[in-house]
Amino acid sequence: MLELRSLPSDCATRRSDSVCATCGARAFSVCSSLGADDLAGLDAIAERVSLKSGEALIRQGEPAFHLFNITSGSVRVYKLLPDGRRQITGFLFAGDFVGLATGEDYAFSAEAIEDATLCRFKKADYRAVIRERPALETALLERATHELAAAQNQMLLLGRKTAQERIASFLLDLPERDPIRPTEEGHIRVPMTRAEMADYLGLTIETVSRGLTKLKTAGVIRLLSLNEMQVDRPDRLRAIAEGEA
Amino acid sequence: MLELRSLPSDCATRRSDSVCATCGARAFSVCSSLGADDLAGLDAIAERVSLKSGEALIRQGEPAFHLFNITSGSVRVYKLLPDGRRQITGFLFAGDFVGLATGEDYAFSAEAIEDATLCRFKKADYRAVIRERPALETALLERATHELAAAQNQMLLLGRKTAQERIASFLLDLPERDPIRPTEEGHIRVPMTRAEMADYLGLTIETVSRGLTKLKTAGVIRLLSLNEMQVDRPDRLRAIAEGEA
DNA sequence: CGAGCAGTTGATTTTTATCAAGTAGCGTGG
DNA sequence: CCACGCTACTTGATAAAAATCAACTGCTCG
Repeated sequence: MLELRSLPSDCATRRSDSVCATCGARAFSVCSSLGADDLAGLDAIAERVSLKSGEALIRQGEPAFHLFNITSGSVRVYKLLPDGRRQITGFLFAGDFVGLATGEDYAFSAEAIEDATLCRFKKADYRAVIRERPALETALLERATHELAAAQNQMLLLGRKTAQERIASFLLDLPERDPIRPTEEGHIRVPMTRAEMADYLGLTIETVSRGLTKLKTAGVIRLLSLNEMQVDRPDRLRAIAEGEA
Repeated sequence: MLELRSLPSDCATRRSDSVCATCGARAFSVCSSLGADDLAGLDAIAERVSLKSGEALIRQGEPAFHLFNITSGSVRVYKLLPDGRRQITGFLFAGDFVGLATGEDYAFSAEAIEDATLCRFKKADYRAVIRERPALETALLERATHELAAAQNQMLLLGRKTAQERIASFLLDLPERDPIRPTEEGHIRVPMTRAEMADYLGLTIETVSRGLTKLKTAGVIRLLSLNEMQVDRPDRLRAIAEGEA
């Protein structure tokens, strides 16, 4: 199943369900005039892939033959320095694309952080589909600019926010991105480890842990389990994220 | 003049000169099958704008009516936190586009850091041109993914590199981005202030200054003037940037 | 010639990383 | 079913890096 998750609110959400030719599940089209026919074009060339937690779909430095669409699970995208320092540049969820970047070789790695399923396309095939369905490219450009905006937010976070502000920002953004929404208001699913949070926020594990404890002590959040949190004071969390406290 | 600067080496560089209908200067098409006709389509709807150093072309929070193409000079793109902390997310030069991001309002600000000229398009006009010339969209998507890759590099820099590594990385990247190339090998034009470098690298002015002094003392660079540097040991600079020293 | 700004340099403080012990939860095997 | 050991996480003490505060330099422009 090819899935195109609807983007956040800033575009008029016009959803229309479509069925994936490869795996039969539903896919969503978004505001960007992308219909079932367009998605079907991609589905026709898609190969289905299953990954266990920890398995890689893209390895930095290898030739960039494929383009992926995540259909379930979560993926971490990261870059490494020669000495092993890691920066996770993003977490991806069902509906997200990976591997669009131009260039001969992948400039990053991507791995499942929990069991995941994907649709895989050969870039050459994808380009052929694009030629016949320009609406797809419009949708991809929209997604790319959206990601670019998210990247700018992350640069602000990494360059200018304190540890506490980074952690608060993360807890606010995470549920917005993750399409698996727990039923209760303020309930957050955290599919990544503290180490992954740290490598995403430019901090150490210890600092992340201390920051969460501090939020807990302040009564802003509760740690239900390692992978589940409850935000009791979203207002306070927002204030902390923006440096107003 | 509409200008489309050729992208770095990872795509086959197929340049073909074209003339801008608005201002008569040359524009370059790039690898992405974008020809003079396609550019002319955009040029037909372009308005020409001149900015003095420090003037804004985009203000965070204002309605996003326009799309810009820089034809000369340099521009800083930045985001602010409520208390005034600033993160410069990129420096743009002749040939770069600004304002592509979707959304009702601009999520960032952009200002000239030296006198600049731009082509300005109404987004609605731009979308009309796109419909007739899908090749343009392909080029823009290529650019967007390219910028996304650059953004990921910057996240690695901000999240995981030391001050010294950030400064070295900056000095290596800057001349690659700036289309105004000094004739001498290793000569760098630095059109931004130390404060701007600091806000781009997630550091303070003082740390940037100390870092440059350290590189100078180590014989890696020479400070010819405040806005000009000479790299004497590019190998050492590269090693420092990657954390191998 | 002097004011003002950008940059450099130095002393000190703050933040976060690092080093070092724990603790909790979970799966495995007895 | 429980003990064991592993891993992930938390907490505490100390160190390191960069920020902050402060003084000074040199340049540019009235």
